[in-house]
Amino acid sequence: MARDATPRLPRRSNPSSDRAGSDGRVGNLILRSLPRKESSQLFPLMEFVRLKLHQVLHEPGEVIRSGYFLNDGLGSLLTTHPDGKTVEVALTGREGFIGLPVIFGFKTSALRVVTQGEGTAYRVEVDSLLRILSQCPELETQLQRFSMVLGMQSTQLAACNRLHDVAERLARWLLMSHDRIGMDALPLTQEFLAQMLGTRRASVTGAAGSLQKAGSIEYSRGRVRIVNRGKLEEEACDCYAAIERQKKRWQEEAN
Amino acid sequence: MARDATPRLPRRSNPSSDRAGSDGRVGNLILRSLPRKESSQLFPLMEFVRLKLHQVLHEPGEVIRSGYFLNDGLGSLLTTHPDGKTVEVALTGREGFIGLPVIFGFKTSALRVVTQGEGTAYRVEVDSLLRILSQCPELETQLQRFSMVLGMQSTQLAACNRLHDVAERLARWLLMSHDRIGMDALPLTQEFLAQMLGTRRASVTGAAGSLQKAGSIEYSRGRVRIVNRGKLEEEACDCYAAIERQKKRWQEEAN
DNA sequence: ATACATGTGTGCGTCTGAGTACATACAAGC
DNA sequence: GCTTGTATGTACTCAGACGCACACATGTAT
Repeated sequence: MARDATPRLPRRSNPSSDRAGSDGRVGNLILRSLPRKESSQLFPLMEFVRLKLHQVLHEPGEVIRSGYFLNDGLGSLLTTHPDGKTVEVALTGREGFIGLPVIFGFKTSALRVVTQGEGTAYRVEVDSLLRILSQCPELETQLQRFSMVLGMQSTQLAACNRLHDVAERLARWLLMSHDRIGMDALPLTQEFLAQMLGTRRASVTGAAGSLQKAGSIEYSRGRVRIVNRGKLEEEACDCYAAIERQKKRWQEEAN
Repeated sequence: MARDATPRLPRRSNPSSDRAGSDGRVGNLILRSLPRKESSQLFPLMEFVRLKLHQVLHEPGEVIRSGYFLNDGLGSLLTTHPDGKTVEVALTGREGFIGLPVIFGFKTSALRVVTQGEGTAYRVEVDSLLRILSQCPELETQLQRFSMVLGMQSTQLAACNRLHDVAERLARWLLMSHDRIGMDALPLTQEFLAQMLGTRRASVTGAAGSLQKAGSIEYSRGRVRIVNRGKLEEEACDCYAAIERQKKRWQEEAN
């Protein structure tokens, strides 16, 4: 299969992208939508950070110290269980914010949040954010709406987990990731996917194998490459489309 | 088994409870928590309504015209699928509000909402609610926090649907209902439970049978009676406890 | 009393996926 | 080169649940 030559941490050598704080390069859609009046209050409080692969941002039951506006890369929200099992219940990229409970006055996270792929984010201390939030109505609105969208996503996934088999869910998951990560090659091991889908690694082998046989994806040793997105959409359950449909509808409805 | 004599719509003959708008009898916890300044604005806009069994309050994709503050009874939020399958993704009673998307500026519902058991609610037209919402900060806060709590619930159910078997989920569901409906006898058919749990009716027969054999419940022809709640808690998966735990924690954290 | 609708018990055959285990393939370091 | 750790392929048994179908029970209506 075609291998892409992306090394582990290649962009360390490109310092220019480290200084994205000066606006033009902001990837996060919430930040980009803010009026100058609000972003000029918010940006001085934030720090541009680089996120590593599988970095844990929040842990269930622990106090949330920082929120994150992702610019690129991807955050998975997982439930954790005593026996070590995990299930992904929501997924967000640059369209969202990580740390929603604090917006509503709660201090702890109910979920584990881990990054997938490398990425960058603007990190903000919760105290700082809350201090300016009441003076930033547009930011507040955006965050609240995003929380509703994310909630809708998780309800759809709740149903998906009940009704659909591993291959459908895997295809659905790849599509959701693909949308957010913006590249065809994703750094994914079967073990990681098993944790996302709440299933066995061996089941992922089977599902990924059949997707590859169908020509939707190619993969090898921790790299998945999407080669035929259209086909992948056919193989995914309708949950992917349902989420996108509702998101779009709400976007249009919100004045 | 012991039958309770509750007829279908018995309380029609008790007009006094129809006029619960004058405060003392308000069951909804959000309404009860409001300062007089806000409730005096809100109550004139609302209508006390009686909800029938399995009444559909919202339908996915349709515009939400009214919101509901339940006083008693129970609302199930379901995803619907083209083939008629449904899965419950969240459950609320008098602690909440039905119609959350409108709070965030969205107009349509993503989910079907159906009542379970009979109940009463304060119904409010969306337009009216939105008109006063900005002048009712406490109401706004309560609604937003509730939306977060409900979202957390649905994430836990997403995992539950993936990891736990029918009997555990049934026990969990009965506990959640029991908490909210406040009676030991619930009007539930196996067919209805199957739709809530997203499974076959026959699977419910099996699960309910084993719960009855264990002495946790008794049931017959559309009536389930919880006879040993402690035992039921043992048989449920940890998801029930996890939801309650997090809810309580957040309640304490919110100043 | 009879007929009917509704609710429940049960019995197939089939299949997905869980749990587990082990073998192979590849990559990086010595 | 060789070793080691990680990633993947595969095989096996078993339990749970699926789809389907039908019989029986119970309460209501005529």
